[in-house]
Amino acid sequence: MNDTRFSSAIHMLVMVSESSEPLPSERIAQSIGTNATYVRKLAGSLRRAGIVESRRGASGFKLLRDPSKLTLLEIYQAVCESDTVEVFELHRNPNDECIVGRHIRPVLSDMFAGIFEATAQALGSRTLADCISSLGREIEQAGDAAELEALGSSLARS
Amino acid sequence: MNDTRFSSAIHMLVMVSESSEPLPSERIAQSIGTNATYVRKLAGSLRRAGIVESRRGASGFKLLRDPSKLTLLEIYQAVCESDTVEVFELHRNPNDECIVGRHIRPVLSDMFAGIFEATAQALGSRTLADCISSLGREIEQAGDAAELEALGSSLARS
DNA sequence: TAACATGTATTTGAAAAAGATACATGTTAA
DNA sequence: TTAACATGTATCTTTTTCAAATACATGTTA
Repeated sequence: MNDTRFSSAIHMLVMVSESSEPLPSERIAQSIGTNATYVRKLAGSLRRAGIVESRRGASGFKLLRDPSKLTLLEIYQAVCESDTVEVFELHRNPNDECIVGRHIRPVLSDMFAGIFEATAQALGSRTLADCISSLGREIEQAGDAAELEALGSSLARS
Repeated sequence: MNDTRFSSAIHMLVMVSESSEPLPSERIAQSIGTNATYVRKLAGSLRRAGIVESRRGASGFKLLRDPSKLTLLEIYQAVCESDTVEVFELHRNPNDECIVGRHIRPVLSDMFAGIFEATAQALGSRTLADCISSLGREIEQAGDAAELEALGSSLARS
């Protein structure tokens, strides 16, 4: 995977976590800068991973996890629908007729796995709560804190 | 970037490093499973980074660096033509009219930078020589060592 | 000087990501 | 009860990215 679903998912979860009222997918989509279907598909991945709850007909998404215990690794794995972190890919058709081509796959695969592990650890050591508090600092610094009330955000009270 | 150029570049550099004779781009392309133009473009990135040398008309590519001192980070940066490591992307159009959309960018950007730093360190702690020796073990284990002579490889002598 | 190799621009094709549309299913509130 | 609204999901289209293919200028080598 290399798209912006991970980034969008964090954005979505920050909103869902901080809003006191249920946010419809259309509202979330506007903030992310995409369409509601995209958000609902993203929500589907997060729901299957047990991160959010939602139901047909009922508006909004509910965060099922404590933001301070929800790591970016879990969010990443959820949107990738995969337990592994793969941040770059092997080339597809190494040629078996060449001795290098025939044996390079496991070499790169192992090498990359070690690198991905480092990335995964970094993802695992950061939480949604970290993003939320960082956002709070950004907002405060910009002098936009007053506007938070409109979102009904707990950020405004911290 | 999220393509297979990095993976292909390592494959290419292993071949260039281990062959005793100059390998034309066509030969390298066959092993990687791609076309010669792709290899020459890759070579262009590596040349601009000072990793390989090549000249119009003259066949083959010369490795300018000691494989044991050439890190995967340098190779990665060379093929990306960038000094930074960016393994996932920010979504493009967060909406400034929403307070979250307006301030999420630096939040994610900083958060991701920290994660990329971990990836970069992992890349920096591995070298082309590591790939070569790992390949040697793979080949030995498969009982293909005899075939190495055909490549004129120093692997056969280690 | 013929054969061959790289450097590079440009075009074409294929695959992946995102956007758009449609609608079934379900909730909520008047 | 029912109209308005929301999500879940399938499908189609558009856009973007990556790779393949083509073409040819530049240069080497035998």
